[in-house]
Order: sequence, then C-alpha cells, then structure tokens
Amino acid sequence: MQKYDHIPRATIQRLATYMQVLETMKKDNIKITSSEPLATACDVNASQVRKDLAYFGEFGVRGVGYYVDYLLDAIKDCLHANREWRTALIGVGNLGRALLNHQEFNRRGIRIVGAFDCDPFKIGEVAYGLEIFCSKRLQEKVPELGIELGIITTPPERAQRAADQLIEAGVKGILNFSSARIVTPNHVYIEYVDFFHQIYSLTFNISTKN
Amino acid sequence: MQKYDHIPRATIQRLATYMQVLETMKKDNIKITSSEPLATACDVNASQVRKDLAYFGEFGVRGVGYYVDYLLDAIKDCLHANREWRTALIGVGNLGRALLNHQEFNRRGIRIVGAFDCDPFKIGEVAYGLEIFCSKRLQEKVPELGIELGIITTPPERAQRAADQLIEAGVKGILNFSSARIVTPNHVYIEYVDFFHQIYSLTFNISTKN
DNA sequence: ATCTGTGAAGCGTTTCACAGCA
DNA sequence: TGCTGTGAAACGCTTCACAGAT
Repeated sequence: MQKYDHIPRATIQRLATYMQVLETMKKDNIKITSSEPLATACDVNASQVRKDLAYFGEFGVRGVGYYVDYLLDAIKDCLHANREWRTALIGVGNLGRALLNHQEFNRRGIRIVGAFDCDPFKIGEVAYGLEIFCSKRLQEKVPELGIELGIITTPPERAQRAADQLIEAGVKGILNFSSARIVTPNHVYIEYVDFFHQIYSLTFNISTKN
Repeated sequence: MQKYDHIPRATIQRLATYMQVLETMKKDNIKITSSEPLATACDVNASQVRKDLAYFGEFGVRGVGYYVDYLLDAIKDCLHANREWRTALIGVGNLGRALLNHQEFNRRGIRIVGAFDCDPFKIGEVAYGLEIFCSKRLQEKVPELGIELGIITTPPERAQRAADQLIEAGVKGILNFSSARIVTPNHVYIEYVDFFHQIYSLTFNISTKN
C-alpha cells in the first residue's frame, strides 16, 4: 500500500481529520476540492496535506485538485477504515454503556460484538442488545466472535488485568479509556483516550497566553 | 511560571501523563522516584522527562530523584490543574449524560455547573442534579455561573453553533467531543476529542506492521 | 493557468553526553 | 556514587519552492 517504510504518527492522525472533513464535503455535495481548502479546514499547511497523501500514493489531478469521493475512499484504504473491525468492550459502567449505544461505531464499521465485565451482578444482563459475559470468557469468545480490537472502559485499577485478558485472548489492538497506563507486548498496539490531557492543554493555554 | 517563552505542545500532553503516573505512585505510597521509572511508565526517554520539567523549573534533587508529592504538585501548578474550572456542557444526549455523571471531572476540579441543549423536550429536565437550560441562555448563564470552559457533546451539525454561543458568552476554552471541525477566534482555545483517530491509528498499525 | 507531487531547506523536538551537585 | 539539569548533536517533521502534469 504505502510507498515509504515509515509514516509519521502525526500523518495518520491528520488523515483521520481529512477523512472527517471530506465526509462533510461529500454530504454537502462538493465534488472537487484541493489541498488549500482541506488544509484550512484542518488547521494545517497545504503542502502538509499533499505530503501526507504522498506517503501513500498520488490521489490528485494536477491543475484540478482532488475528487472528494475518490480521495475519501483512498484515505479509508490507507487507514484500513473501509472494512469491519469486530470489537470487544470490557467494563460496562457509565462510559461503557454510552459507547455501546454510540451509533458512530456502527457507522464506521467498528462492530462491538462482545461486552464483558467482572461484576457478577452485571453478568448475564443484556445491554443494548449484547449479553454481558464474564471477562474470563474472553479467551473463548474472542476467537469465536472473530474479535480483533478491544475497548477498555473499566476503572483504572482493573485496566491492566482487562488488557492482559484481551491480549491473552488474541486481540491485536486496544483502545484504553481508563486513565491508567498499560503495558502491552510489542505486537499488541495500544492507544489512550484521556480527554483530561486535552483539558489541561486548554487550562495551560488559557492561563499562560496572557 | 515557566522559564521559556515557547513550550512544545507535546510537552504539555506528557506532563498530563506524568501527573497520572505520579498519582498512581502516590496512591501506592511511593515517596521518591526518578526520571527513569517515570519515563518507562510513560513510554518516553528519561531525558525527555527531565527536559520537559526543565521548561518549568528545577523540581528534582541531584543524586536522589524527585519527591513524588512535590513533583505532582509542581506539575499541577504548571498545567493550572490545581484550581477549579467552572464548565458548561452543551448537548445532553447519551455522551453528554455519561460525562455529567463522570465523577472524574469533580475529582479533578472540572466543575460542570451548567447543562444546555436546544431540544425543547429536554429543557427544564434535571439531569444528574443540573437543570437543563436552553442554549440561548448561555449568554446570561456563563457570566452568572462564572463559567470559563465549554464542553460540546452535540451532534456534529450543531457543534459550530454551540461553539459560537459559548464564544459569544465569553468562555475561554472549548473541548469538542463532536466529530465536526470548529472555527474559533484566536483568543478562544479549542481541543478535539475524537477517539476514531486513535482507532484508525490502531487499524493502520495492525494492518501495516504485518 | 492552476494545482499536484516532491527534493531540499528549515525548524523544532528528542536524544545524547556530561558537567554539576547532593 | 547517582541522578538531575542542560548545551549540543541528531533526528524527524514541516514548509518552501518549483518542476511536472493537465
């Protein structure tokens, strides 16, 4: 797929942003765009957009720009966002339930097909159409349901154990919503969602820049 | 506070991570640490930790390391995380409700003191102890309640309008959970929380690195 | 004429290596 | 001796400037 062996992490993040903006353009029936408006919408430099895309191929037409539909598909291919990813969620508390009910996952091909928790009071309950299983059953359920991704929404003190269970069961990537840092082997990717980081970025900037 | 005029954005993000790790150490009754274990826990280089801290001051003791309590306080000061930030939330849907009920906000001094929505069926309802007001009343409520931050949990198509209302009412920073890109004037800071970016980072890495 | 794709330059962050201090 | 704090080197990402394509 890509032409280069290493692609900056920041490029991957931006591709996801371009995807979002292109989807909005598509909805607004915009057929053609170019690096300049795309860049403006994403708060980056126009050559940054072109360079990011160049890591993966040549998706534009010189003198014209980019066909929105085509570029959107191309970016989805780059990120492997154009297929389904079967996913397990561990920790059916407030946040877990909110995510189970979050329609955007389905719309984007992230299919949450298993819900797990270690609280005996929750096990067996059905939440948004999914039976809640004991976390110990990940071992059997991950292969059975063809699960590749895990989402952790447990309290922080249970996050590492949840991760260990996911890893042992064979998932390839973990999205961690708990505030705990987690150790994974090299072949299992981990990403953190901690919006307090962004909040502190706000409080820092507000307080510092006059 | 800080000794340098410009501090890398990445440094701020990492400080938030150090804070998290130090809080865990504090809970585990660890009194002294050093750049090496801190770095390992955060998946960064030890000199990165020292350099990040050096932007703000000298918080360590040569030959000894860092006193956990002291360093934690110092970092909180750097990020202005050691005071209350009165906050408004706009968009009381699933995600909005999950956040209103999220105890971590209180624990960290982010006080959500106003809930707003433009759906007439929701206005007047009480969600987790907060009466839901019409978004139009931000103008009056933001000064009245001393609100400085705004959290947007509306659907994407209403995000810009929500932001405009927050900005006009005088908030200084916005945390946007909707997938829409938002335009703000220079004096209003905006941060995006879009975990699909992280998901795509996972799907990309899983698919690419064999 | 216009906008992409890209080598090279510029710039900012990360890492190194070591002086400084307990 | 051990660990911090820091100038300097290394590195990688971003931006520029322009050749190339329509």
